[in-house]
Amino acid sequence: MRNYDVYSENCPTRLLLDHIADKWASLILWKLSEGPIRFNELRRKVEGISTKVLSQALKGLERDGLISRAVFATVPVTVEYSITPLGATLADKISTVTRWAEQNIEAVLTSQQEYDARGA
Amino acid sequence: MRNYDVYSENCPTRLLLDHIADKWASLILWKLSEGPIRFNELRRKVEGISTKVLSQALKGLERDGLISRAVFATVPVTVEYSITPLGATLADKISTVTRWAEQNIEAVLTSQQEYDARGA
DNA sequence: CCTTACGCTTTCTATTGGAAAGCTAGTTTT
DNA sequence: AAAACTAGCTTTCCAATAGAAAGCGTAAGG
Repeated sequence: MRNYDVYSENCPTRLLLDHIADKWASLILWKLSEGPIRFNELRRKVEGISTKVLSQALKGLERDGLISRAVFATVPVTVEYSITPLGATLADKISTVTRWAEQNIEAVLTSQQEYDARGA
Repeated sequence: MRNYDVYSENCPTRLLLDHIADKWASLILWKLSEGPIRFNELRRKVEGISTKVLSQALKGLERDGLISRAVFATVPVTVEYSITPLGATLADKISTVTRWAEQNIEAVLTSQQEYDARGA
């Protein structure tokens, strides 16, 4: 392993960070770490995501080897997304960030109010 | 603390996640966790960031109470950014994600090559 | 004087994000 | 038997954003 550095502009880790340090990717990976899930099921759980964005995000995560896609010839067709072992190790780290958001939102909201009051 | 949930479209945690699950925010917070740093110094360390984007990102992080800004009346003026105690707790979680990227980039690159080969 | 430095802001354009509609195919509702 | 709904997307379109580039004000250094 050579000296990869996310602070270097042309390091491949920078592109990877751009994929994973992302709101939708975080939500998708965390949800998939609970178990396999179908496209529209996932779409309903991740409120507010459009089909286009979900589709693109899933493709990207699959390309990075973080999730896998399985097609079942049912009627209508069933497509199931699962997390890979590699993806699971990342979901673990990412979940601490999303949980941090839920745990510290009130402190952040207070800070925002103070900031806005100062600037007004 | 009420039931905050990042998967709910209108939950404030969703907006917060949008701020912190971000490439630039991650890099800035992690760098600031090493100690206070000036604007242009930070700009040089975080390769590839433009002044506009850096400026916007710093404002957002300050508003969220994750970093603080100190102005010194030198000539030319010195502006120093530091991480807050709240921000430090987040930087800790985020750093595990960026380090994950550096540690697993090779597995990801391999996966990408395989994916592209299958699709070609 | 012309360049450099600091810490931005402003302007501009190319890319992207997301809403909405379309699509194929089958199954339930009215 | 026609309408509407299901699944899993893709395509189209417009608005918002990302980022490159230039500007700005002040002052020190060559």
